[in-house]
Amino acid sequence: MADIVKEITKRDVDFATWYTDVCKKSDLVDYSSVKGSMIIRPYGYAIWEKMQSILDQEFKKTGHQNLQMPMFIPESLLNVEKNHVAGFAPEVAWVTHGGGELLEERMCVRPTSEVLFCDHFKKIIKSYRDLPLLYNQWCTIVRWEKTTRPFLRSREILWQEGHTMHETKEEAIAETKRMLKIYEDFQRNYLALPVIVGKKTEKEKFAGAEATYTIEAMMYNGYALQNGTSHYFGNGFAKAFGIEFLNRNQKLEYPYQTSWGVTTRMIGALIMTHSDDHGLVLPPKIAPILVNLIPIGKDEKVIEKINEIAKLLEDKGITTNIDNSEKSPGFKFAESEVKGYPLRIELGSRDYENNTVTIVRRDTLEKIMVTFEDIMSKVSELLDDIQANLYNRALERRNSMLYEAVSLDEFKYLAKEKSGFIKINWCGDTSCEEHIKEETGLKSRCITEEETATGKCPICGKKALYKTYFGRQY
RNA sequence: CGGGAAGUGGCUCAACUUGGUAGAGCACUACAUUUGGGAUGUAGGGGUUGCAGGUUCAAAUCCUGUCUUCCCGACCA
Repeated sequence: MADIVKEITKRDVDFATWYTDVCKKSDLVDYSSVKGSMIIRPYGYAIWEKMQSILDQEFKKTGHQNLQMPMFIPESLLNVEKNHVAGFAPEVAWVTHGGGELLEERMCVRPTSEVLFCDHFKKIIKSYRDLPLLYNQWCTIVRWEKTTRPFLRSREILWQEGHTMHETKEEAIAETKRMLKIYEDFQRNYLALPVIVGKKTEKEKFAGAEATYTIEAMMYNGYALQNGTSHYFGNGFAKAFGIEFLNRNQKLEYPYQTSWGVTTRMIGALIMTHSDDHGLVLPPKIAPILVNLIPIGKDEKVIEKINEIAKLLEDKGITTNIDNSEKSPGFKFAESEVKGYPLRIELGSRDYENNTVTIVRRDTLEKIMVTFEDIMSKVSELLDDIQANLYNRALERRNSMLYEAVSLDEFKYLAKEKSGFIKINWCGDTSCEEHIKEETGLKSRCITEEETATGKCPICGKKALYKTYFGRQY
């Protein structure tokens, strides 16, 4: 007897293999012939499109416009801001030839587009009346990563990058935080991810930024995934690129800049947070298909009823799929679980005679008998319940993996024995942060602004200034 | 980039040690019978073994290089 389910490696046996199994078995992704350059298949892309449409609306509601920038950056342009180039140079891909001829100046494929935007901003910003300038683009970028993994770390990255310019520092900082909040709300409310939000340390911030804010998600195995960032640049790039505007006092001034982005990595976070040994589990608010309808047998009345239910659901905006294949019911049930459809509705002759269907929820695999009249209300109720349950389940697990250390010994013990995040009161010195990295392999995730530090830094004993999370990362 | 493992029809593997030019199960196609947790029968189609080079009368098999995947580490979104 064939048993495809067994082909998914058990999550608790080998988490890494389980993850790639789920990615491939649920038809989200496939490898291409280039390392780290993945094929996002229609089902995976549908999830991205859904993320894209929700976020794009949020960006537009907050006044941002989409545009498209070039994908090549001449070397001289990349070199303009020195902190930025130092951060990115080691991981860019270079184009050296065009049409068989060696190029006068080599060009990199954009690893991020700050310099392209700055080069353009220089031409179009003249006065305070041109500000704020609120742009966003949906595109791919290239970073030559050494280790790659579907969705979590690839060389070609599908993402969104917002770039904005402002009259004042305060306004730019407010923009940085506003966009971070949009990401946070999206990830909590739609992706059901109980994320931790905060500021990156000096050591971990984006190359060229004054401050980097981050959304950190915790995966099932306790690893951290940076799932979105928002940067405040001050006017460092503006100075380097000579972007100036005439302010309200008739004086030339450098504008203040931000950038922010999220990637298809969020799909990886969904999998590593919610999915299980049966396959993918998707929160209803992001699932491309909400209800999978499975007719059992070939009874025409059953088929007709299934079509009728699908129509009613679709009319209410609930997306459906009808599995009309010749497969056996058992196969269809398992397939439905691998694909992570939040609900499936089974209907056979026996149900039909009783005026009932069987609804099975993907998160708990619980089977529920429902009469025809109650289908619509029950489906809405269950979808809401699944959404809430996934968030609560993830939150509970995350909380069970949050630790606090007051001494270095305690930190080392926790780092060795437990998986998850470890919180400390930290003095803020990079040397203490590096000390922890060397001793335990854990890096700082973020400084939380929700709590104030107390006591002393467990490394150097100086007064602690920041509550900071550390963890292992993808 | 360092250490380890692996690449053979779509998938999981066999044949490799002891070179003689590829085989099974699943999947796929057709027909029939089936249908409440991964159906059954019959008949088919599909690979020259990741790629390149070398050794040899002869290479999936031996040698070299390279690419890709996975694991561990370093680096980084």
